[in-house]
Amino acid sequence: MECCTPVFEGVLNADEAVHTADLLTALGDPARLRIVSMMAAAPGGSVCGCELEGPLGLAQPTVSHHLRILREAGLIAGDRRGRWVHYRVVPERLAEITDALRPRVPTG
Amino acid sequence: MECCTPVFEGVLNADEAVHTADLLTALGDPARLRIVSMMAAAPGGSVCGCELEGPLGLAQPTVSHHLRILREAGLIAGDRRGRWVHYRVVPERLAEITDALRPRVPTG
DNA sequence: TCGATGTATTGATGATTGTCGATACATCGA
DNA sequence: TCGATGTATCGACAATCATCAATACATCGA
Repeated sequence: MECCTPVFEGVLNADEAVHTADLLTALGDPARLRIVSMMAAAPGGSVCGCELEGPLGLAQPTVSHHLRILREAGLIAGDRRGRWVHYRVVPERLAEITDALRPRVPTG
Repeated sequence: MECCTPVFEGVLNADEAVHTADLLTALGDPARLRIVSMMAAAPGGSVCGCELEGPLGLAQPTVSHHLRILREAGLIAGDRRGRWVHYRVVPERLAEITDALRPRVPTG
């Protein structure tokens, strides 16, 4: 006995799914969301790594770990200014997430 | 020696961050992304659970596991039609993610 | 009532993750 | 050159996760 509509392939193939899932996973952590939020809200759009440890309440290696994940996902970029590294959001990369989600929302 | 701008609190507090991270984590898996994609692309906007096992290449308990996570996150909803359960995307919940991300993107 | 079929749960397992202490690397001021 | 300070990496550990076989639950047709 058949159920309903015939089997179909999803519009999102396996590779696309892995790519988008990587971005979502990189951002899917409270600490990393707050980091990105801080950067977006910072005057000039960038924040010194040394400012994150305190507000987040995390140890320095942990912050560095999260920054690395965000950096490797391309969601943030950092440039060294002497002793410090200033990080900023990469808007195009963030938009990639919303772009991947928007078409999936049926307006109705 | 001071670094740069004074320490500031991120615009995203801990609770908000956890909430948004939960949504991103629920969606941050290739299988779950494809499931949502299939529902959004399905005629009528809903898909029978029995159709997912094949295209995804996953065992039935695994599919059920992913459906549960998406359901508990409020991203999908399912109603039983006799022997089968039809699932559909909850657009408002998906929009919650894009809404949480959009304001963080500085346009410039 | 009973077998068939779709769905959910349980239990187990290997892999991944978030966290931090210890430590190494990088850069500055003296 | 040397100590101080910001950053990155290493190693370890507990927690979580994705996966599936086995099994239980739910519903239909006969």
